[in-house]
This record gives sequence, structure tokens and C-alpha cells, in this order.
Amino acid sequence: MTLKTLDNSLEVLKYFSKQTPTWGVRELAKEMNISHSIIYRILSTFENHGFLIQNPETKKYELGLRFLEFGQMVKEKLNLSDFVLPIMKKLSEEIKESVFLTWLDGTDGVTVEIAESSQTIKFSVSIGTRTPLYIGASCKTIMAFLPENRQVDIMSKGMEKFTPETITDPDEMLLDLEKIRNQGWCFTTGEYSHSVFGIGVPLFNSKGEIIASLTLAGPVYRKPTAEKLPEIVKIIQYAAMSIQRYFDQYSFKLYND
Amino acid sequence: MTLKTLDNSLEVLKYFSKQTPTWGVRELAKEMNISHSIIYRILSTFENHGFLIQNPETKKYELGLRFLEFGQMVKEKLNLSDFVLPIMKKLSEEIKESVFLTWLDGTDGVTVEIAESSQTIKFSVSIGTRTPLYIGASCKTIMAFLPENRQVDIMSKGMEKFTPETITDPDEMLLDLEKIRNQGWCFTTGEYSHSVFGIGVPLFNSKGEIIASLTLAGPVYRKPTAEKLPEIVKIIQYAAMSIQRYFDQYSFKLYND
DNA sequence: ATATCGCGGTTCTAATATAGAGACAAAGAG
DNA sequence: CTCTTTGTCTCTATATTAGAACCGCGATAT
Repeated sequence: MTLKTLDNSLEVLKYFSKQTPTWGVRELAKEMNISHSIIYRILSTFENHGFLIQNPETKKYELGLRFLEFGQMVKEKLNLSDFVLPIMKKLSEEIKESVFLTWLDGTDGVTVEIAESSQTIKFSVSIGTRTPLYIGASCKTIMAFLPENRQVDIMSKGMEKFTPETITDPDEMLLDLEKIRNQGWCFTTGEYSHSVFGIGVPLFNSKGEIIASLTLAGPVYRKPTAEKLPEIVKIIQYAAMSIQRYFDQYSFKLYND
Repeated sequence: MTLKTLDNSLEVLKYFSKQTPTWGVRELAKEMNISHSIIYRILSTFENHGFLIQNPETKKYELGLRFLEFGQMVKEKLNLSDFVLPIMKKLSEEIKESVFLTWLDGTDGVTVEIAESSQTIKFSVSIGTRTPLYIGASCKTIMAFLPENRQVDIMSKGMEKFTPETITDPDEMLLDLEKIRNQGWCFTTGEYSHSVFGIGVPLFNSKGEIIASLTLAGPVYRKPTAEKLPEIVKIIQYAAMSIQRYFDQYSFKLYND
């Protein structure tokens, strides 16, 4: 049993995205098909607590500084900067492509740390980015190691076709995941966004449950040839091992259900 | 008129701080003097949306990855890294002390960007840190340029004595603020935390309203002598001018009421 | 100049969601 | 083993919220 008011309010909050960072009361009400009175009350309550701010001229609302506070606390809790980021940076320099760490969170993968390639053309993504688990190397690597009932669960909520390469057939997906699980890594091209390749390897907690993935990504035209791929996978796996050791040592603190 | 349920829920959220990052249901209920049923419903609703996560072993709750997403969006909206941070870094290198940017948010100052000193002993603070406006150089610099009714408002909510140096008498504070306003900068020692000095200068929006402050801080034993102070203030003011120009140019987007 | 529209904000009341006490099983402590 | 404490769930009186209608304002159109 959940609180409907809070539930609605958090749903409202999710409309403040990178694509649509500001909303007027009636504008958002129309978008959500809800009475503008309700939206007004929700937005102004959030504003009272600093989670939203209202531009006094345009009267539109946007995200407030309170999120800086909470976001930073989560980041410090993860504490990846000290030990994990250097490993990622080294890997990124070695292969000359961007490297990122994706965390399992419900039915999504969340990018929690990034080491960008120094090349001018590179794969680039923001910390905090959320993607459904059935899309792309980083997420499918995670999904492949979940129990099958959770895999089915994720797919049962519908699978959106992000690009022509996105797999949207559940049976095909299950086969794909099995392959990933068997070989221990995942190679994709153009699933998450057009003309991007990715190579992901899994990371587990001390109980052997999947919690994250380490992924390398770059433009497809630089994608490794079939004969170079195994070598690159090995290098990524080696970096993943170092990170894994750190996780084991600190019995890493983020859960998957 | 606000939503009481949401209001309570956000109040609950604020108990997840750096000092107390994890809470059990009944533990938090006791702390807040609220029925544990209510807390349970609030926490589990937040959990459904990824704002909190529950450790499956200890059953305790802590902040979830959703905050990473929203925190990052706020950070990118501010977009200080590209232009303002380099200025701060240069200033920090020149004077060899930490430099930080504090934003006005309601009755608090929020640290939004930091350039740490390279010295081993240095002032250090997290992004997102919140302090009442009546404490410390960075906050008092902002408060000094607010209209008097808002100054009185802030003080009327009570003034906590953080350190022996904290000014808690409203009349004394008003005099102090006037002095800061007249000289255009603020110098304090040991107000925010023991044995720390700070020098703050104000930053305004295009309408001449105070929105932020640029502050230099370090250990008191390195605090500038009376004759060196004016020179250092000038250097800080020069950096502030550069930042000010950037704000003017982009008619800077964060509001103060 | 006047009318119209759409905006954020407010008020009202029926109807619904919530508060809060209490119960429960499970886990832990003594 | 018993006693305590935990998170979770159920119940009902009641406080809170939903949603329509309304308001005054400012921009736009006539």
C-alpha cells in the first residue's frame, strides 16, 4: 500500500527532465491530463521545500538546489571517485574509448561514473542517466545475470524500439541474454543510440548477485574487428576484476530489489 | 495551501543526511515523533520511485540512485564547470586557499561549486551543502545585500550558535550586515566552523539583486594580516567581476524568491 | 478602447485517501 | 525459551484531497 498523494507528486517530478526542464502549471496539467489545481498544489509544495523553484518572471517551475544536496550525498555514498574512477580512466586511455559504470536500479540501468575518451569523437553520457535494462551493452550485461523471472518481468512492461537494432521480441531477447551469460560479456552496435558500439562486462556483489556493469563505448566506425574483439574484452575484464575486488572488500552497498 | 502528505514526506526525506544516512522505519518514527505506520508508507512510496532504497538484509532505508539523476540535471543547468570553475581554480592557485561559490536559496546558502586549495591543510566542503544565511562569510555576504525585511525574516526563525563566534543578536547582526554592504565584502573567522577564516564578495543578477557569493576560505593560522587583506580582497573581487560578466551575459537563471 | 483568451492562484464541498492504533510474524537478544 | 523489537498489514473515523468553478491579471486580438 502506497500513499497516492506522494505517488502522484513523484510522478509529476519525473516530468522535469533534460528535454523538458521547465513547466508551467497548466502546461504540465494538460500534459498529464490532471486538473491544474492539483498540479499547482504539488508544484508549490515542492517549491516550499526547495525541490523546485519558480521563475518569478515566467512563473514556470524548474528543479531546485535541494537536488544538488541529495545528489551529492548519493555520489559520496557510492564513493567511486577515489578507487574505481582511476581504473576506468586507465582503461579509457588504453583503448581510447569512453568507459562507464552502470548500476542496476529496479528495471533500469543508471550511469553512475564515467571516464570519457580523449578523442574528439567519443561516446558521451551524463551521470544519472537511466535506461531500460533491455537496451544496449551496459544494460543487457546486467539483465543477462538476473534471475529469469525478473527478466520476464522487465520485458512484460513493454519494450520500446529505441533504434532499428533494438530487440523487442521477448524470446529473441532471452536467447540473446543466455548467450551473454555464457560468454560473460556483451557486444552491441546501435541499440541504445545509432552508430554507437558497446562492450559490457558484469560486476557482482559478495553473494554473486549482479549489481553493475563496466562498459566501453565509441562510434561504430571505430568498432573492433572480429579478431581484435577477444583481446579488448580481456582488457576490459581485467579492469572489471580490479573493480570487483574493491566491491568485495567494501561489501558494496547498493541493493537490487 | 500545500499538500500535507507531500509536505510530511519531504520533511521525512530531510532526515536522510550525511550524519544519518540510513534509517529504520521505527527508528525514524521515534525520532520524528510520528506513527511508524505513516513513516513506513512514506518510505516505501519513495522506494517505489527509486528515491530511497531498502537494504534487503538490514531492512533499513537510504537514498537511492534517482537523486543522482536529478542532482546531475541541476548541476548541468547551472553549467558552472565550463567557465566559472576555471576562474575559481585560478583564484585558488593564486592565493593558495580553497574557493567556493555559494547560491542563495530561500533562507539558506548552498555551495554549488568548489575549487579546493592544493595545500595539504585546506578548507573543504561538499557541493550541495546548506547553511543558514546568518553564518559565515559566504552567507553573510549574500544576506547583507537582501532587503531588510528578508533579513529580519531570516533572523526571526531563530539563530543557532554554531560556534562561540556566531552572531546571534539580531541588532548586532544588522549592524554587521550594514558594514558588509558598505565595504562590499565580508571577512569572518571561526563563525561557520572553528579555526576557519573566510572572505566573501557578492554576485548579482542583471536586475542588481543578490544571487550568490564568491568566497575564499582557509585555516585561521594562515589568515591574511590587516595590511595584506585589502590586496587579497581586490584579487577576489577581480575574479568575481569575471564571473559577474558571465552571469550578465547569460542572464543567469536561478531566482531568489 | 474593448473583448477575449489563457495564465497562476484560490475557494468550496463531496468523496476519498490518510492517520493512527493495533495486530502479526519473524528475527534477535537475554 | 521468553521477551522485545523489527517491518509490514489491516481497520475505520476523520482529516485531507480532488476537481470544478471562480478570480484577477496581462497579453493578444478585434
